[in-house]
Amino acid sequence: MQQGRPPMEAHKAERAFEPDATPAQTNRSPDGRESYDERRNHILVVATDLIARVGYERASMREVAKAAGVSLAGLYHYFENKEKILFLVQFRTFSFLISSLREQLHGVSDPVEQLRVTVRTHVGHFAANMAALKVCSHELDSLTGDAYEETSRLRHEYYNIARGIVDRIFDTLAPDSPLDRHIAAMSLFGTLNWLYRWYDPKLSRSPSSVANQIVTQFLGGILNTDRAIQRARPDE
Amino acid sequence: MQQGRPPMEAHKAERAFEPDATPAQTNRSPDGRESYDERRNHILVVATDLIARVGYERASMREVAKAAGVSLAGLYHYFENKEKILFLVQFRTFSFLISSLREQLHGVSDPVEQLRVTVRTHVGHFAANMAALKVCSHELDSLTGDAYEETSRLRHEYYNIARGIVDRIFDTLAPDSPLDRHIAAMSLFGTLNWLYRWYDPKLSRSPSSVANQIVTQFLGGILNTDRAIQRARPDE
DNA sequence: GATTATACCGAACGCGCGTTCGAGCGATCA
DNA sequence: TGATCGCTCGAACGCGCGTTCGGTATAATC
Repeated sequence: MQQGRPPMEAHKAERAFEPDATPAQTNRSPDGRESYDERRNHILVVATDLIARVGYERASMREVAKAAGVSLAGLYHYFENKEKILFLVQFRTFSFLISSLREQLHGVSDPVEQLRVTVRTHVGHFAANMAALKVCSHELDSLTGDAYEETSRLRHEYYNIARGIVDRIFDTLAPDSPLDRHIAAMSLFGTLNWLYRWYDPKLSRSPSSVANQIVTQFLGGILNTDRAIQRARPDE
Repeated sequence: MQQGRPPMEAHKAERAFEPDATPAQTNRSPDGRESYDERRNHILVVATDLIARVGYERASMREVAKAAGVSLAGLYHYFENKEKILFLVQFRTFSFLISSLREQLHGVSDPVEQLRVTVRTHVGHFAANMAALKVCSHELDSLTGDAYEETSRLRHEYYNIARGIVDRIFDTLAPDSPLDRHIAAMSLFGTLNWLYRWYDPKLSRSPSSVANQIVTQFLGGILNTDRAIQRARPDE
């Protein structure tokens, strides 16, 4: 069996928090056995669920191993340590989110349409990967050192995309708005990152209808300050 | 020294998750020494800061004791266990938030003004107690059993106040709005509960201006769907 | 067939955790 | 003066944690 990645070379440097050179290529063996990548991804899925359910600190390696059907020591054949698991969950989720957002955004020039695409992508991705998105929203500070810097970089990249769209909406539709654009963008982010606390697409409305309402509220909120402002701050 | 509360009776039942009968009456002794309540509150403040900084699981009793200037064992003279500390932080914060909100709301009949008061109170309380509100936003699931039920009850009470105001705004200003009111309320909650991730009143704008913008955006978002909806969902 | 690398595991190590024990001390009260 | 009580602490207990060690079985390589 040749397709595995040598795990022992990991000691050679602290470049360990870079992503995989060959990420999850899912090369199944001729027989029915799982490949290294498949097994690794399976463990990652199980770990994501557990971390989402009980939190990173309470999710022990023993429980991850049990849930994944591997021995405790066997877990370390796939991940050099616990933090690496959390890092990979966040790294892959953010990376996928950013790249699919860029893909969806390609060719869309209307800023409002760009916002629609962005919120739709986020909510849709949340509905399809609730555990992973919860972990990304809730365990932001659980990483340390290089792993933290790396995911922090990705979060800012994600923020900058959204912030750029918000800026363009302001520029084209409400260039003289008195609203602080950073606050506006963070309000939107708050709404999106708080989804995991209440929204279950299996119990409630469809992702696209939730996304639509969020976009509608956001646009109304920044486009019609005149009418709202009279009611919102009569004194100041 | 007579004013302390007997700590040994705590064993008698599991009513331990009820609040104090005489909460923090700050009765200082004739001399300059701290009273039981003062010392207890001081520890609570220190613990709140630590939990806000490193999270509940990572905040060890040893570190709380060190930061508070008490021995590890001495800590247990004031709190029967670690969970009780987290419970008290959340219980007191939510209780204070709810009661001061009710107080501020008293005599205010205009729903829009009620919303203004609510958001102002929340943002103002956040700015004055950032650590406590961060703990309340971030450590919601760290409690278990009765302590969890109790704080969960308070959160719902808080939600219901806000939800009632949102409903009244819809009823009086946009009774035929197609927007889902639960989604609208949770969007607002998301914005407010996400504050701790980005807003620092020492570095950025004043609490009242942030509150004003949040209210403005929210009102515009639900009142002006007509204009926004054309841009937000051209197809559906 | 011998060698090497991979996949995997039982068992343990060492540490930090929440919690408890038992004692000391000063003030109060009989 | 002696007993009681509130407050404080050093020291320890037991447990669960992340991680590692030393090994075995299987498959690929020469």
